[in-house]
Amino acid sequence: MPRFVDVEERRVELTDAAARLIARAGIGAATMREVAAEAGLSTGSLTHYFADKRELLLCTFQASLSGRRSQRAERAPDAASQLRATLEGALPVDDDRRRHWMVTVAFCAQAAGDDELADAQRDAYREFRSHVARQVERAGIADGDRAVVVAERFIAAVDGVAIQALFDPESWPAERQLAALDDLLRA
Amino acid sequence: MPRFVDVEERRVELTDAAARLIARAGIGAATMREVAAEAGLSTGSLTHYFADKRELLLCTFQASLSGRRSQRAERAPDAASQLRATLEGALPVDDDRRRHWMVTVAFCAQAAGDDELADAQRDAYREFRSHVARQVERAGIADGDRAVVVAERFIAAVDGVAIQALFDPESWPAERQLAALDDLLRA
Amino acid sequence: MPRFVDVEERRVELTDAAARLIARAGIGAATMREVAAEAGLSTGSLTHYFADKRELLLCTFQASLSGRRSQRAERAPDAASQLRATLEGALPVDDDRRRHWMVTVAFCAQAAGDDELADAQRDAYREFRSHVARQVERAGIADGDRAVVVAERFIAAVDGVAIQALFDPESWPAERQLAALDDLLRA
Amino acid sequence: MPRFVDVEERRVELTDAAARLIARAGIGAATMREVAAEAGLSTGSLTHYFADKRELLLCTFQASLSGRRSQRAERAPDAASQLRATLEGALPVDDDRRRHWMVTVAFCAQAAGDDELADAQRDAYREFRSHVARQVERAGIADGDRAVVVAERFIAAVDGVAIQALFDPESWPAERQLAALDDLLRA
DNA sequence: TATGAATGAGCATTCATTCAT
DNA sequence: AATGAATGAATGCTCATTCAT
Repeated sequence: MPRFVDVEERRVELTDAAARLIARAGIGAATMREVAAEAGLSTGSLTHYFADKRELLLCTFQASLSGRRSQRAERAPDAASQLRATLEGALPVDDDRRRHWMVTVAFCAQAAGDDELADAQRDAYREFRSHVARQVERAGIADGDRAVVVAERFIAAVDGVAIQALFDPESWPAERQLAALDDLLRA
Repeated sequence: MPRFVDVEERRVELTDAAARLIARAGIGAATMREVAAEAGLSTGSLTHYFADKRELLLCTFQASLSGRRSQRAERAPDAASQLRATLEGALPVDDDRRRHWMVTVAFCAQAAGDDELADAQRDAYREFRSHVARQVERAGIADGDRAVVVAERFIAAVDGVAIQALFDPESWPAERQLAALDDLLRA
Repeated sequence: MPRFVDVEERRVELTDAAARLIARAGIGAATMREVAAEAGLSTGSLTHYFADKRELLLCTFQASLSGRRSQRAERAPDAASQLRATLEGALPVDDDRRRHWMVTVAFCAQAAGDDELADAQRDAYREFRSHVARQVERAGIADGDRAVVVAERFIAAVDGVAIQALFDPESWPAERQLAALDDLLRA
Repeated sequence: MPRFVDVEERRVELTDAAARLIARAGIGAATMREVAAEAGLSTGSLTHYFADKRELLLCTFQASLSGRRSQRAERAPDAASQLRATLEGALPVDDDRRRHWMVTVAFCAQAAGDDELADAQRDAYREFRSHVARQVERAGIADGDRAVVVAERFIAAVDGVAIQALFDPESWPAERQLAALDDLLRA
């Protein structure tokens, strides 16, 4: 009877540790040793849960996405509010979303020259786009292909603000980001 | 018998080589050895021109920015066209601009946890924002602080499209990117 | 409620697994994990049967020797035939003997710089030599010390052929090896 | 003007270091670090001269072969003496030949499950066989295909003695090995 | 200025081994 | 007896950097 370990939980602990490290000190600092130490485990244990560093990075990105996704699930009173909440989820207005963005940037940098990672990145974007498009439809803003185009425009605007906010937080306190989002939705 | 070498020209050759490598195979492939080889030089030579790898990366980013900046200089008949040309310069519609974006993404990933790089990134953004704001004013779209806000919105929209185009080029051929830009300016 | 397990049988299963692995993929592939997996057990189980890897290797070698020895036991009509059968046992003419040779070679490589293993190797040779010498005497070929010298010569010739056959099986099909053995015994 | 280094000489120094280590402490002790230390260099330097460990091992084996080969070149008064000298070269009668044999055994163990190494091993054997066959012809012992068969028998006998001598040096002092060789040639 | 040999710290990864269950 | 999670040392290898020429 082996020691009881919740494998999935452990994997989450580890990808969390990796995400924290990436957000705090950059992808260069996210070595296997450092991630293991951050999670309070040994190097060797890491490889019980992830075959290699690439897999760890990919899972860290996908875990970060799942986090973002589960946040969307919060109920909002109406379709318009749900759309707003979804887009707000893409703005680095708190440490959690900020962390997600740092992971995404690190992942994008790694995805250059690595087709599998690039595909993961692209698919995540497309999934998010469908999700936003559906909410655009429900909010009665646009339908069918038009909804997708509107979703793209919304996401582009939000992502653009996010990137500026990420590297110039002084110019972009949370309230300014949210104001920009409201402006966007009003137009 | 000192051989004549144009130091500045050599630095450009080297940062170009680094940019090509980053765009082609990711920042992980941009080792000192590989950059030197790509430029047709020896490893040791690199250190005559750049104190260390961080400096090379910083200079590569700044050289990439300069390239983008010099492209803006192209005359355009009127202020509105100049604005359009400037924003178009931020879209990955050809290999050159695509390369610039890959360098920027790589740089952002490295800037996490490195204050000096983060500052460089932020300053570059601010400089670009002032530039666009000036053109917004000249085009008679808005004035003063309003012009800066409009510039931010334009840049955000364009950057957002750029990021999507970077990792999903199938969905974003050059003409679609330019159409999105035209939509943006029309509104 | 102690589960019934035939310890000796399990050890044989494990050394068999190790031998198969060594023959198939080299000693480098014969890690504890791989041996356990090949035997259909877990890593931890291995240590119930062998204190450490060295012991596993030593036992694998000795089990391989026992196998060779038990084959000698096959009855042969007369002393000369018995001698022939014994020497034939040292030729890699089938998968089984081939496997034994691979294990022996791996063991020899490991025995360099490990006195205990080297002693085991030497003792195995001496034991084989006495055995052959006894059959040389019984076959009336030579007596006493002369029988030992003849045995040595026979073994040397057979081992030399075996090594060539091991790495150049095209040049040494089974029948050629047996023909060489017959030539040897005729002389 | 780079520092002057004789690359070939350095490679020989390194393969010599590897051979010494393998003979002294077994292939397990011949790690990159240990080989570099034995040669008085750093780990990193080793990879200037050998792409990886496999290449180092292959070159060590081939350098060991070349050593054996160059020893054959010693002139001997007549064809029979030359043959004897060649076969004597395959007996571990001194530290040098002993070292060559240890390298060969280590290499054989590694060649299991590595086709390229196995081919190198086979080719080395075939080359040696042709060489001996030529001397058998010159010594007037046999001709054509018969010479090859005789060569094989000679090599097998010598190799067999060598293996016994390697792991039971007490039973096989140099003079006994040479006596066995003389017996072989007399017959 | 240019070279490339040399360095050694640091990396991801593998492995034998231990141990709680 | 059996498991497999956990360990951490060790391995092969890469890399930025230094330096003699």
